[in-house]
Amino acid sequence: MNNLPGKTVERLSAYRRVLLNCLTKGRDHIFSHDLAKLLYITAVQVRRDVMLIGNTGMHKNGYNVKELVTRIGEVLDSKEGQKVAVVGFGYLGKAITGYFAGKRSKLNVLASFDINPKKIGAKVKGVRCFHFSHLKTIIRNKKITIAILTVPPDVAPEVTNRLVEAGIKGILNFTTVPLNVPSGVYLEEYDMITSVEKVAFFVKKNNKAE
Amino acid sequence: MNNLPGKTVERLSAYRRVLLNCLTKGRDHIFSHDLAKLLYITAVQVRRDVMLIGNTGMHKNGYNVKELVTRIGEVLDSKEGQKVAVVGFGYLGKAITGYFAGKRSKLNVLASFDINPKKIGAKVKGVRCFHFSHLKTIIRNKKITIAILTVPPDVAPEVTNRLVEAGIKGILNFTTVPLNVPSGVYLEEYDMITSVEKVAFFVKKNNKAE
DNA sequence: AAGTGTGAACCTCTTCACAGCA
DNA sequence: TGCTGTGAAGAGGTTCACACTT
Repeated sequence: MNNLPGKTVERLSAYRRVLLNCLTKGRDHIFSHDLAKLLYITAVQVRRDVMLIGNTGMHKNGYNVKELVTRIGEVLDSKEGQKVAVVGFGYLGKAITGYFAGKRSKLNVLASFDINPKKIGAKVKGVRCFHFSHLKTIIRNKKITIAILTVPPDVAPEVTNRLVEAGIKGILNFTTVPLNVPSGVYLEEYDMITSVEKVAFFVKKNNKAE
Repeated sequence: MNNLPGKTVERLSAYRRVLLNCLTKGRDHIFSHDLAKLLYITAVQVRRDVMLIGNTGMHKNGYNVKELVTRIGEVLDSKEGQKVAVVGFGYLGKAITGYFAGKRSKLNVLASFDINPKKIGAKVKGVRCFHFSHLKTIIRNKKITIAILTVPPDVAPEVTNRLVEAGIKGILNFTTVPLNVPSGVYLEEYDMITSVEKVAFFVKKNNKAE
């Protein structure tokens, strides 16, 4: 139950949110094709993913929603939860902080960091901004394992090194700079400019095919 | 030169930025393995991508940087450029607007939209925020083809329909809600919560393997 | 009859291994 | 010799087709 494909992990995260939404609506069972429809994917895909986490559906009613949510939680979450820091408190850092606050989940944003004196002490949804100089101490003291990087590109590599030194185990890089981390640290990169250029490319392509 | 793999398109976008950076440093040729190093990928990957766009390197000097940048531009960009709207002018919308402003590129953010009266008329880097009620007219008049969606989840599907009606040809969805669009409209989805949960999963996994 | 579970085929993307060129 | 270009193998991910269950 541990060696899941990355794409399955991504979908499990999405399934869970959709399923939680179903629960609040009082729905207690769901067919693979109905879950698929909510995500605009195929029913086989759903069944394959569910199979990989060892869950099993009932043949007349589909999957028990509560059971499936629990199982996804067992797979995705750590028992004790994990702590997250947002590094760089510009618009993007604030946006992400806002996304996570308030959701009772196993992931908690505990701190954000910036270098701009005007931002120190500021809060978004209860998450406070600290100065970079406290990065290492706070990350160690609060046992933060995950960092979300939204700093300006020129300082990204150096900040990354500091995060690794501080003991961070996973980095989500929103910077437009490719990063390199030692093995043992998980790195996930997302580049918005690339995404928009990708959309532009396929729009152009569709347009030509008209 | 048109039917490129999605992943290659993504990397081309990244290559271009790295190469432009090389140019400003006065570097006029680059080996595949040097470009690879800058992106933390393999040289074969670079050569394969370059091959797919029909460029060819010199055997003693590697690739001509200027030539390669031009070729990537021919592949990725439309001649006339494309116009972009940011829909939803919260922190995320502002962050993205800021990312694009100032870069002289073939992609121009021309407008942003929100429903909050306090935001109407506000600007980020010269991009003005308009009320949703003007969505269709402005998109049509300005010939905007790409929308970046950063609205709250509950209104995302409805806003999407309106964008499609207005003639948008590509949507980049930052909402946490899966969307569905008619064929002919290109949809790219990015879910931050999923990304963070994915990082958390692999951190947990690495930790267990210790 | 209408679902789930899954081997096998298929497609996409990456890497290997090496021919060919300056 | 040290690079590029590329067929072929491999890895990762999705879909087909169908056996199985109630």
